[in-house]
Amino acid sequence: MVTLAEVAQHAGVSASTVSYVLSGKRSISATTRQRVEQSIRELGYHPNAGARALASSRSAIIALMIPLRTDMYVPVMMEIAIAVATTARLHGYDVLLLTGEEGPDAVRRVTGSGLADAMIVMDVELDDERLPLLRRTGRPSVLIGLPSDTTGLTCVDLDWAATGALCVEHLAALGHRDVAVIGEAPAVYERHTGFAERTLDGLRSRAREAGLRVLHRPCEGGYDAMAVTLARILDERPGTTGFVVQNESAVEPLLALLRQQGRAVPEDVSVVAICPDQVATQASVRLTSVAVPAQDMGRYAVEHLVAKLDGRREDDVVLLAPELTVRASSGPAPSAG
Amino acid sequence: MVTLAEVAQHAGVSASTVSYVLSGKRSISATTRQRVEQSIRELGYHPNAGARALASSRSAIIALMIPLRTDMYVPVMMEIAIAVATTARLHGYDVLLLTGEEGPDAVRRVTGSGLADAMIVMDVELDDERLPLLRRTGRPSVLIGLPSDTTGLTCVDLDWAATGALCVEHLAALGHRDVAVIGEAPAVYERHTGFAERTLDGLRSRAREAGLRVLHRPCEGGYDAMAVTLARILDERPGTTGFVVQNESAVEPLLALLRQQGRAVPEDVSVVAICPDQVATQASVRLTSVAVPAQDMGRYAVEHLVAKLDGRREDDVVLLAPELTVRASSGPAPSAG
DNA sequence: AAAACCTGTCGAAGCGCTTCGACAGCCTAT
DNA sequence: ATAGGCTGTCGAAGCGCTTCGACAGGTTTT
Repeated sequence: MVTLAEVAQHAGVSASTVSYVLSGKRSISATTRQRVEQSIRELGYHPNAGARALASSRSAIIALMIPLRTDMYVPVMMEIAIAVATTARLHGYDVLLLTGEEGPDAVRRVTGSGLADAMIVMDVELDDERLPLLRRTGRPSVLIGLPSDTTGLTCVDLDWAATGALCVEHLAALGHRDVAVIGEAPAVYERHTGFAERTLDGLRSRAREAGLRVLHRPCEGGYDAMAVTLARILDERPGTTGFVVQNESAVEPLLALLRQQGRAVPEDVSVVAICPDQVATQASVRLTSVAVPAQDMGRYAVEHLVAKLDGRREDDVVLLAPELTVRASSGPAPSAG
Repeated sequence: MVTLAEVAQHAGVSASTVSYVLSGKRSISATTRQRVEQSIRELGYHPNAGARALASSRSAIIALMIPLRTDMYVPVMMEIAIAVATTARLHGYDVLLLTGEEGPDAVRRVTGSGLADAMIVMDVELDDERLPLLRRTGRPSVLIGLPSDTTGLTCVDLDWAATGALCVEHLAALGHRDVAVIGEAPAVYERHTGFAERTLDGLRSRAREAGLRVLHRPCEGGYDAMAVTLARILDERPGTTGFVVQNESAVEPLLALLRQQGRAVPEDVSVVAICPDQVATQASVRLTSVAVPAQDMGRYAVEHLVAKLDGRREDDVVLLAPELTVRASSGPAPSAG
């Protein structure tokens, strides 16, 4: 391995000069800079990460905690992870992948050891056990998700309550009176994942205002689970004409089942999905949907973190406004003409 | 931050003794060990990662390069990534997430800087430009995927050729004579991704032996793309009764289209999918499928890497044997009774 | 013309850890 | 009893980098 000292010798300057060329923290004459850069190239020099971290006490690494579970929408997670990795590189950071499995210990380990300069946490529960640690770790962090108490924290998330409200509004405007919500898997609610509960709240309170009836049913993904869930819903509320689907893996099964029962979309029933645009446009019916802005969230999280590391920014909570795109799966309620 | 020296002082021993307690590289008396461990706990000590890496020239980090593109099966990628992260932690390693975007530069950067001790590379092309670098980097690496020339490399992959063959065999045994293959997106073939081409080869050569006719069509995911593809296939080979689907996001659309055309599965046509079991069991018809053993591959990659870092293992190429599970989507060809 | 200030470079200290050789004390073999 | 071996501990060197203070030489200010 080539070291700084070797580069310095090769270029006929001192080690500190090479360091300053690399970091740009002191002015260097153009000729010296060029000579050093030339040597770096010729020798194929790469600064040693460990030495850097030790000397500067910054590792240029951002830790990303992703959920281990696969009961939630995987492509969204992946999209966030990739956006985080890409954006981080743009700012000179690498990304360390942590699974939620280790829980609070991972936070302690990573911040305690100086392995990472900062941390992005996904799959946040309303009263997450990692929060107290994050508050006092001294290292910047961003949550993708919104816990109950956000004091001393930075959060980004889609405004799920507004998302739920938006879905209801759309259906209400089309004249639907009875709406069913196909939710995430029961486990997601049991562990009080923020987004699932907030969506429901937003949905219900707007429904109350608009005078709609809402029936919420959690649903595991897949055809069979959806079949059971749908049967129960139609049994309890035969007049249901509007569906809001939050669990992506229930979308296609639902469409198949409705078709099979001779209920036409959007003539007889309307379906609004909460999912990435890619899913909405690739489904067997082009879905009216509210998009989950996974990329935006990942990018924002990194940019906030980098700004905070540079002292350019403070804690805050950002909720992205949802946007509903009307496609072919929603239309006027049958009785409404 | 608490340092080794502070722990040593607190425990009344020298710094090196604390280090040896931590690493276990020299024998330490039980009483001393306990005293040191006590101090570590009381002070909440975490070894500094940078200092460790510098002194030992090992970072305890494994780099994982995942594809940036989303034209390939995302859940499989995610499953591998999670298996890698989980297994790595079991062995005391952390995982650095790299996107394929940076290409060979990422390999140079990460190995040159000593950021990672070893590397796992996914989405390998037959003649991947990262291979020469990996061969001479001096750091262990494992490819998940199989390039054309494996000399000096370690690879794990599903035996895709055998997978293709297995699908054909199954359909042949059921009496099907005309088989269509719904492949991955065209881009996947254009960049000569190993698995896609090998599957096709295996499929075709077994088909030749068994006297089947095979029609291969790449297919972007989604309903519309599938509709176009299916129409073309049935136009060209109206007698097609067997389908092999490699692109997971074409599975459900295909089933929907067949249903819509009044072709019953498995009475009129049989469908064999190459996909994770979860997808196969959650589809609207329980799919006969060959599973992609994502977890096994991730786990194996890490274990091989760790063994190689410990000098316990050499380069080799491991192909996992495919297993076909018969479910409800395949049956005797119609003409065969 | 002296004082004050830049600019560009260097030397040295030190970041927190691992690891090597040394050695004190004790045990075993002769 | 003495040489040789273990065991458990210590001190010091050094990993490759960043960063601080110093300073030489040139430029500007008064």
